[in-house]
Amino acid sequence: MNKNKNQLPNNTNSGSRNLGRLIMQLRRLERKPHHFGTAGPLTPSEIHTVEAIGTEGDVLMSELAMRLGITKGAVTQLITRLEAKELVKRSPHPNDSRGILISLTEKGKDAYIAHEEVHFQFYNQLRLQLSEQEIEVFEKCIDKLNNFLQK
Amino acid sequence: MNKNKNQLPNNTNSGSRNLGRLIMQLRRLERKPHHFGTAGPLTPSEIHTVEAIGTEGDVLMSELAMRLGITKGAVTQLITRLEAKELVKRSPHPNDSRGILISLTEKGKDAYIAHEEVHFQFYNQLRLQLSEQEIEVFEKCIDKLNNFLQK
DNA sequence: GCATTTAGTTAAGTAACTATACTTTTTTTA
DNA sequence: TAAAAAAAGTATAGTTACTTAACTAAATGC
Repeated sequence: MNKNKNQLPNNTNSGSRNLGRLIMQLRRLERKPHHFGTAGPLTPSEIHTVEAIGTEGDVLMSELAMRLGITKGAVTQLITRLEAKELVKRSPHPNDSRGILISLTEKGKDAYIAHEEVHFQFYNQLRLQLSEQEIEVFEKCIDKLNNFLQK
Repeated sequence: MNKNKNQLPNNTNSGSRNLGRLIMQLRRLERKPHHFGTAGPLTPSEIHTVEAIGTEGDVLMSELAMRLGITKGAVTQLITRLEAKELVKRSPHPNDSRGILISLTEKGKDAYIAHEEVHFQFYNQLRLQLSEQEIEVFEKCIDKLNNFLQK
């Protein structure tokens, strides 16, 4: 009845299982702090926040909350921590005195670039083991996956 | 100098960026509890633990810690919680009285199967949007990715 | 037969949140 | 235009999911 997976070849579910394994690996990685550039060790949340601000900067707290998919309260805590580490700075919004604009300091930009570099190197290593067409297909799949998870 | 990414075509880094987006989506998903089968709401850690035990069961606590990539202490806490929810049960190891074997109860197996079904349905939806060759390439990529992250 | 290793537990501490209540502005609307 | 509603950010207490370190008890290794 609801065991329709048994009507398909045996290996059909192995992809699903590997995807599960990937999720577990990411869970593990997303737990320990790492060094990026001249900044000390940054927790995953911290570096993701730096990434979400970006080198162009001037992002509202609420915009940041939306980008990171967390509450405003969580963003306040993160930014306070990152400000203490001198990776970001708060500045008043010129037109709306409720708003606060966040941007990266030089040290923050340095961490941002170092993090981008890690991503880039990682992806390059993957690229070495795959053909150009395969990479293309992979990126298409990642994109589809992203659209799915949007919901 | 270290901005070698600029020597490559513009879209070279978009894959890396999409992979980053995927990680953010997973972070978000891996935070809120969901229902699986007849069990009440289960946190991501809880259902991952159920998954790691599997329907065959009789897994040592330490083996579980290794599978989940967490410490023994964390496993003790998880299993205590899952035992209270009646999804797993502890039994003494027949030969080694230090060891404790964990297995799923009927309710636990039910949650396991419901979770597998979610994975399966999800993967099937992805399959609908891709050709068979594309799926094959995708799985190969996921596998490479897994091997990378192993370190 | 004692030292070491291995299995598991306990307790305290941390990171990363959420929920809720609050203040201060801005916007809406009646 | 005054009052109500909405929006931006903060503060605080609580939760989840861990880790670390110290512990007990049983097994293994000379």
